[in-house]
Amino acid sequence: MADAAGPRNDEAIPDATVARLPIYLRGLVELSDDGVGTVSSVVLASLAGVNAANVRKDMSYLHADGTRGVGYDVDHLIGEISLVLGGGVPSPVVIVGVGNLGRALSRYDGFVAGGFPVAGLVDADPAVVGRRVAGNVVRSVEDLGALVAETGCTVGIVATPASAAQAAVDSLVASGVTSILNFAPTVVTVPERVDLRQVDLATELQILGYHQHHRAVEARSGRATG
Amino acid sequence: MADAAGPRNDEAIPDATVARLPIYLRGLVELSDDGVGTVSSVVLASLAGVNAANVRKDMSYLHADGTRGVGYDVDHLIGEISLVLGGGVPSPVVIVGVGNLGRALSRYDGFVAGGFPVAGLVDADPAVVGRRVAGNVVRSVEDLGALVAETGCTVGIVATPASAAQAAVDSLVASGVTSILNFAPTVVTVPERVDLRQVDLATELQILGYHQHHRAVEARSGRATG
DNA sequence: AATGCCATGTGAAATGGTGCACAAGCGCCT
DNA sequence: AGGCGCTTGTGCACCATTTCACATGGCATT
Repeated sequence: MADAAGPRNDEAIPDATVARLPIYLRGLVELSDDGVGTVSSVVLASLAGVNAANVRKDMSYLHADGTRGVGYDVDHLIGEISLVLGGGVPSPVVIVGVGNLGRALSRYDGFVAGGFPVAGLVDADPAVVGRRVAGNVVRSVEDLGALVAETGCTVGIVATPASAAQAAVDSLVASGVTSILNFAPTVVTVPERVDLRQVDLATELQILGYHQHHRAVEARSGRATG
Repeated sequence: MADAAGPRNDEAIPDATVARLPIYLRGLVELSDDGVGTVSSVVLASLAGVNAANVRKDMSYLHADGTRGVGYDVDHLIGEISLVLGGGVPSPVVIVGVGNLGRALSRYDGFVAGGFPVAGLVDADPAVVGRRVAGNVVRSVEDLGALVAETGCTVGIVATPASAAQAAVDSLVASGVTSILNFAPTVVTVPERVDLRQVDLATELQILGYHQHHRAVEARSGRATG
């Protein structure tokens, strides 16, 4: 019953809204650092680069408690969004694959700031195992289960080559990790209970390439049509 | 009129479809390497992790020329998708910001393979300028305009700290770059004619964090409800 | 040449998300 | 105490996307 006094909106927050919450959070923290106490949906919208009505609708899924005529309390919103995005408790992550990308990710400040400290690194290459990277000793991928158990990691980052990605994912799943961020440029599959997100660097450029090419073709045909 | 004999579907390909084309392309290249000549929408769908009807609808925006009862010609599809995604011509890219992430990106094989060779690196830090990274000498951000003009880059990657991102974007735009991929964790604005995509590493983890937390809360309340 | 099998291509319904427009409500100022 | 201006919260319509279901049509086999 004491528990039931908590959030009522745990029911469901649309994916599109969840994807925007971290953006809001960044803007709000900045405002808070500047000593700003309240913010309107219009201002927050411009900070996040979205529509103001969209902000208000997003906030309606949280316990935003905005006051009409005034706006939202910045610190309160920070608290609510932080709570929704992981309960306010830091989640240590383990990175599989210590190549170029893995090393860069292990040193990426934003992870720590976002509540995701790097708790360990593993790699399949014996030449890399044992080396110190960004304050962590690289361990063998065979130790993954032990590492996850020791550190209580529930989030894994895959930064292996594409050919090793599915095996890395399988190892993470077997170790009990329930959220995986995959940077390898390949489609991987996970059990339904595991949450997977894909970040595909080359794909992003190719999408840009489409629009670029499309613009060029259109401009040319526009000229030719005259 | 001779021009009109070309693609008729230049009109518009939905964004959601464009975002899937690189995924299809990867799977198709793999099939081609394995000597597979034709592919059905069902197989391609499983390779890309999407619905088969979705594949067929996507293909209908291209000159897929699938044959009923057989499927699509793999090499033909590769050609069509490559054409749509940038005209088949490689687009050199320039990377702004040679920190951890910038270095990793400059060495990332996938860019070259995807038709986006790194043509140059720039940084604002004089201590970094002049150093050699991944076969490129880092140049000053002040040389950006010249570098873009020399190499004909039309795509820029921003890998600076958040505080320098907007300035980096502005410089790229001023240099004539028309497509920008921003890795800095901040919202940046560009003129309407410039295409911008945002890749936010920490945000991706935070989104995973929501689902993780949500699962935990649900499991707890599920138990409590009993 | 005819028939059966199989996969494409597509109309239409369902879904999810966005943005407008406006009613409701809070605080400040008089 | 009352009224005014400002901002939230939300019903509704629009748009994009996904998915189903099925008609269409080519290929192989007989």
